[in-house]
Amino acid sequence: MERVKRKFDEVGIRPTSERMSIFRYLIDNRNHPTANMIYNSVLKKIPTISKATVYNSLNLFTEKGVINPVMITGNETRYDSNTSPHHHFLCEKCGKIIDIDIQCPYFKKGMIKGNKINELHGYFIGICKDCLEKQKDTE
Amino acid sequence: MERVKRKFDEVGIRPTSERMSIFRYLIDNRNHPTANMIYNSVLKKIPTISKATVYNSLNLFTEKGVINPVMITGNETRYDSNTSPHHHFLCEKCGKIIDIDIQCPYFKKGMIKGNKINELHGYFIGICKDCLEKQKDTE
DNA sequence: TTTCGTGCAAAGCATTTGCAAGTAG
DNA sequence: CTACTTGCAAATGCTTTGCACGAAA
Repeated sequence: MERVKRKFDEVGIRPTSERMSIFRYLIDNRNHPTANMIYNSVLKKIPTISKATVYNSLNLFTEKGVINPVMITGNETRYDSNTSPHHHFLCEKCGKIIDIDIQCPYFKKGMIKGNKINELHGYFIGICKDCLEKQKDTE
Repeated sequence: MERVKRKFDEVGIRPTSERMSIFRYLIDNRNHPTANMIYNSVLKKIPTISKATVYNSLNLFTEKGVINPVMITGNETRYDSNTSPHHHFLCEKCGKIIDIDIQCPYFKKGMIKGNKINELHGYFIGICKDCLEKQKDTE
């Protein structure tokens, strides 16, 4: 918690209990949760919290750069407290999103074909290790 | 138009005038239009067309693999009639999406860390060539 | 005749916003 | 006292769905 407070201080986020709980959840659950998943979990600790606050906080965290939104599935935004550059793998069977810590040499910050690159995103879609195992078992 | 009909035949899409117009627009406008942009344009040729039909058609085209949805901006889905593997560049100034025809060596179909890859997506966000030029002019 | 495609309006769903009340500095 | 934060409900905006009618096989 102290670490969270210090991080909030660094970037200028006032540490309310709602924001602390939301951020804690993001740190403890690195499975790229949705706003709704976060809401449902924090609700257990703060029964009065509203969805608006969850969204406000997530947007604030994103602006301040302490989390990153991940938009892969198309309908729901997922949130990632891992801010170091990495890619993602979405399992089309179980919906899980896995961090892929490779750095593609083409994906370097800089220029590409005359365009200035500020961000780079990469993700794979397929079947994850676990689902492949299960599939193998039933064969 | 014959080419469109033939493509529709190949994959089993019944060539209604609505579908033909929508698909034509996608072929002629390779700037990754939104459903709304397509709707507004086709409306000029077919004043009775409804948005539902546009969405139905786009979903059908996607299922049949003749177009690809592009979800980068987060709010609106954009559609791409270029089905060959490529990446995208989103200009955060003008909102334009540009095709980037590079092939990242890591992004090969196959396996990654035990996970089976079916699809790969990569995109850059930054400032496009044109906006950089304009910026330079005003300096 | 049976299936498919369309248009319309309504519904759905994730997210944002306006507002009033409460809280922190 | 002033600015920020919250919760609630309503609004927004994209997309989907239900339904009835018409067209195609």
